[in-house]
Amino acid sequence: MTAQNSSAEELARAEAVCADRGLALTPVRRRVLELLLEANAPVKAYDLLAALKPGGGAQPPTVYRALDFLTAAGLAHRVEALNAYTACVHAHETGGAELYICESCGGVAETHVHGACHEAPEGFKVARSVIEHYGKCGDCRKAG
Amino acid sequence: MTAQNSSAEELARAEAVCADRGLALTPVRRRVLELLLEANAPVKAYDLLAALKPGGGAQPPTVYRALDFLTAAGLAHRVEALNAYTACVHAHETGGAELYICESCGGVAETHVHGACHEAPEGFKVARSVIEHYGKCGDCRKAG
DNA sequence: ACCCGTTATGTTATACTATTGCGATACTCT
DNA sequence: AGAGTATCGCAATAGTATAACATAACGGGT
Repeated sequence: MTAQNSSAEELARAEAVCADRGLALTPVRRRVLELLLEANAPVKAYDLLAALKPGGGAQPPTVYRALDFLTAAGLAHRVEALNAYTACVHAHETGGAELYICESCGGVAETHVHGACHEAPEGFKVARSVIEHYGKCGDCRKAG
Repeated sequence: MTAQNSSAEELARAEAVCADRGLALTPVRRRVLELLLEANAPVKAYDLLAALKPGGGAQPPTVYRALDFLTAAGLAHRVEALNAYTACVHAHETGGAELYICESCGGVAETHVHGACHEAPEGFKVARSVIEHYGKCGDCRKAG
């Protein structure tokens, strides 16, 4: 689904974004983001943990803290219905992503929310939205 | 937020819906639905479990199976971002709900998805959507 | 150089959420 | 009655996430 667009390039962009905003993209955080970028599907926290192990025994809090940082920085999203995480290629401010997740190949496409179309109940003020669509992407539908 | 609209009435409606469709609303399932209806906020599986205990020691699978049944029947929804469950007052077919969850009082309002406004990527066929909005409801905003 | 506040990490243990697998029971259909 | 299906009870375990506390690393003020 996604064309594995150069994760090195994305990583550099993330670095720049963090520098701009005075955020510290430390080695652990950077490594986690790298893993997310290399994957072409959402990754589970414990899979990240396992991938981190080889160079020093990481514990769960390590990876969850890195994920908290990345999601807060808008560099990653949590996929709520999968308990998984995916890199965000738009580096937008947190909150506005809408995800299309292919259940065949696992690929994720991201668009931005056009809030206009959601009719909130009278007086309700939306702070944050979780929008995830599950289905089958074009490629997988062609492939059968 | 929600006016605790007679859960007994809703329960009766659920019974009718199940009868119509040849689904068995067994005692366990009925009791779980009742608990969901009585709550005015999403309920966690283990809280349901605890509430079920008094009349016979229920185990996790019991409650998860009941929840699976109810969600499949469209009588309840899973709130993905909270790992919690809420009764569905519309008894519509599964899949089309859009939730507004107040982070102050926990209340949930439900609307239906107007699919038209979601711009899927080229060729992507959406099978199921998770749409949850978090914020503050009108009542809580007034109350401070 | 020293102290101190802040931020990030390491470490251990534990809490919370969910599923698997198997056996017992009950109901329906023939 | 016997076969088949659906539900439930039960025990064990898998998977996800956080709490709580200790340590390290950096930067600024004195």
